[in-house]
Amino acid sequence: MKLTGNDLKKIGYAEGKALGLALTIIEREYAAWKPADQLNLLQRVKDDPARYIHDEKLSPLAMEILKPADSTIALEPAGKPYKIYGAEAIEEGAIHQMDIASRLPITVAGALMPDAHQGYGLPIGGVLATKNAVIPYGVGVDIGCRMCLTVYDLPVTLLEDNKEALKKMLVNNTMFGQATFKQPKDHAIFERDEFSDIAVVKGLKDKAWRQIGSSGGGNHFVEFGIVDIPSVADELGLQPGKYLALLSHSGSRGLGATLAAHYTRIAMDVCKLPQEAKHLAWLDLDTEAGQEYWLAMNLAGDYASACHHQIHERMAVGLRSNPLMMVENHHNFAWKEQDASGEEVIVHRKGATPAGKGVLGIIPGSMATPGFIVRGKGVSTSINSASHGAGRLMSRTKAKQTILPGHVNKVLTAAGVELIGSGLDEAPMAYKNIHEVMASQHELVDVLGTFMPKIVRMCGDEKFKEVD
DNA sequence: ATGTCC
Repeated sequence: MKLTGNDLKKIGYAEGKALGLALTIIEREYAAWKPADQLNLLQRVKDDPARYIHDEKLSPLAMEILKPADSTIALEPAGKPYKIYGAEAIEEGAIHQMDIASRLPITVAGALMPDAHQGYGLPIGGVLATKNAVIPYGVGVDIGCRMCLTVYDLPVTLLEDNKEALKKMLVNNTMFGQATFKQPKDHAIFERDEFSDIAVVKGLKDKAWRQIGSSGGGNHFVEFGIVDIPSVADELGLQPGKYLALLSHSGSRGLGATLAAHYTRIAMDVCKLPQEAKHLAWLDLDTEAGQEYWLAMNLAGDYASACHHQIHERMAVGLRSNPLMMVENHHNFAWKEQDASGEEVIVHRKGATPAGKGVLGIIPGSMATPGFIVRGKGVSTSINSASHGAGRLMSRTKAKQTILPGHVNKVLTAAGVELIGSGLDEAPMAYKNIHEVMASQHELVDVLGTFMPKIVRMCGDEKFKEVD
């Protein structure tokens, strides 16, 4: 009777290198022993491998058993092909990150938008369709970061004639960064079950309450401007002409940021990937954690929407005008959609605008350049997506080091833009040319109208200070 | 993006 692999499996050896090594050593060194004694020896090594690490015969086996299990999920050698829009203006790092994402075993398809730049895991401007799995960092840190545009039935001459009143309205009714309202407005979202059913969400309810209606930092803004509709746009319900409008860009604040960090940590624990892909760790949607993230992500998205609506409501009170229409869209989110063959896929848009056929969206420019009201064309090679803005031309660090405040102020004056506050890293020259970005994606969206910023508020309560 | 290190 000779010892077999099955005998070893019965005493707890899993299929793998240790099992093979055990059989080899037994055959070579312990052939004279009775099978029962051989098995007994292997059992002892299995139970207490540390005792055998200096054993001249059993050391290799003991070392192998002691080695941490290598459960790393391998990337596919070749990625799924994906289309890059505006490749000539996209940094190398973003394309490298998309290459890695295209090689995940869960990846079905991908696309890179013309405003893409490097992020954590999936690049900003990256779109990734996966099979039954969600990547928290494929959604992004600011879950549900979105745009909201309200067009008012008011003349654009107010922007000049009532400029000071409009500025004051922005200052009094918007809060950025750490600042929050003394009296937050209640909202139906706080009745959602997720706030009681999911422990991590429950712990964030107070913070969400304090921050509702506020805007974030970085590239978030609330601004008055002019919507220009060149020809009749039935889906907007607007006649051609110019309208006073309010555009906001913000996300899910501390709620979304904390949820993103929480579920990314869980994903990285349960989904070990090679170093270069580790931030792309995913949650299987059939697992409890995956389903919980999905609920929490949707809550954060609805909370971001609620924040925008409160911003616009507060402004409407001051304007004493009812909105003619609103357009809004998430651009950091994941959706269950159908691919070209009708299969359900999870589409991650991390800094990308949904652009399914007929879907309306807003693609902002910079504080001194127009944004665009768009209607998706439903192009499958872009996974029904478009860019979410102009995209950064330089990093925040480089912008702060190289851009001169005096130069920014001249550009703003030339564009007729009044700035209440912002950081230098949000200066127009830190961004790519929005017109070139739009040209790179003309096959993805139709432009229905433009929005030119006129009175802008971002995080930071002072204009750019000029120093000698 | 962010209670910017529970």
